[in-house]
Amino acid sequence: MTSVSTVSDLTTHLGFWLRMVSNHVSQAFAQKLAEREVTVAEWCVLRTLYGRDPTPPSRVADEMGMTRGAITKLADRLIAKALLRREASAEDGRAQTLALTERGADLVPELAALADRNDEAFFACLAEEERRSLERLLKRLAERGGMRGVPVA
Amino acid sequence: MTSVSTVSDLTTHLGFWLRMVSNHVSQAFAQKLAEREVTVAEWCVLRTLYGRDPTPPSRVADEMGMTRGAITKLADRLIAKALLRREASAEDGRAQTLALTERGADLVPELAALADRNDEAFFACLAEEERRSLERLLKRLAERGGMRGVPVA
DNA sequence: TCGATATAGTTTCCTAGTCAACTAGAGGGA
DNA sequence: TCCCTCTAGTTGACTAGGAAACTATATCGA
Repeated sequence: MTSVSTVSDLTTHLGFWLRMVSNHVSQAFAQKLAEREVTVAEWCVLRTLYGRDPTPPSRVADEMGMTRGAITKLADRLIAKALLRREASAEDGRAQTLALTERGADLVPELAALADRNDEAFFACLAEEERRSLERLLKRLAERGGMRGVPVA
Repeated sequence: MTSVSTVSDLTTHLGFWLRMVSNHVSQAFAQKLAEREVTVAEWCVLRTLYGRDPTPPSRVADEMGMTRGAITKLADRLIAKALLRREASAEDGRAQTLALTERGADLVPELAALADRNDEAFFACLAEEERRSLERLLKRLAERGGMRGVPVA
């Protein structure tokens, strides 16, 4: 089939390898989080709110790059797990705020340690200089591509 | 809040930047595909079957790292779009095979060109040598991490 | 001050996956 | 030959998120 030659192989794309590695790193982390009954998105919310004053959900949505609807549901789940508190704003009758409960705040350092270990495990096969190089390249790509926010989705 | 200091910032993780860049590259590609009414997963199926003999769905599932159930539904959609054909195996009464229709085969080179352009656009800000370096590092991570298959999910 | 418009959050409907149950055919012993 | 078991694929229940409709409140201008 001669027409095949006009289609480049998937593996020639840097984006292919990027997604391959990124997905594996994230999935491994998701599995570790799952042992604590937490999803990656939930972890991002907890991490976002950690050490902060009560914060409107819309703000969390912006920072996480998710919709408000998604944050509503995420918050519902985290509240059901007693990791989060939702309170009506005193000034604005429309507004709500989200804040960690004590249990939520206690959990964050534990999960952060999981994140540290996960990252360490995957990138251990790179030398210190290679890691710096990879970080530099990725940051440049993020900057030039106008990427911002916590990448969850 | 002193306890904050025990939690490392998300951005210190290479995995964070990896996901950030990977998600943006994939999402930009997804938008381009959407103009042709094709999802990323559908593109992966089409690309997987391009230039191949009729292939059992279980094989496609393995290669794409998705479940059989997902492939059944993906195939249903692609058949509805007349891009794919499903036929019962002659030898094995349980088995099916998937193959591109002519229209499906015609579409693949076009979508592949989109993929080429998407990759080029994102990584244009890196010098040739930097791209090779990034590719080398990602491939090593993929190899050491025992990663295989087309990363869709 | 009251109506028009804008904003915060929630809810509903839709899509796209996984997992597990299920159906149907294949294959292998007693 | 007749089960028993294994395998291929499909289906249904469920999860998670996006888009847009919806509710309630705020704000602005005549």
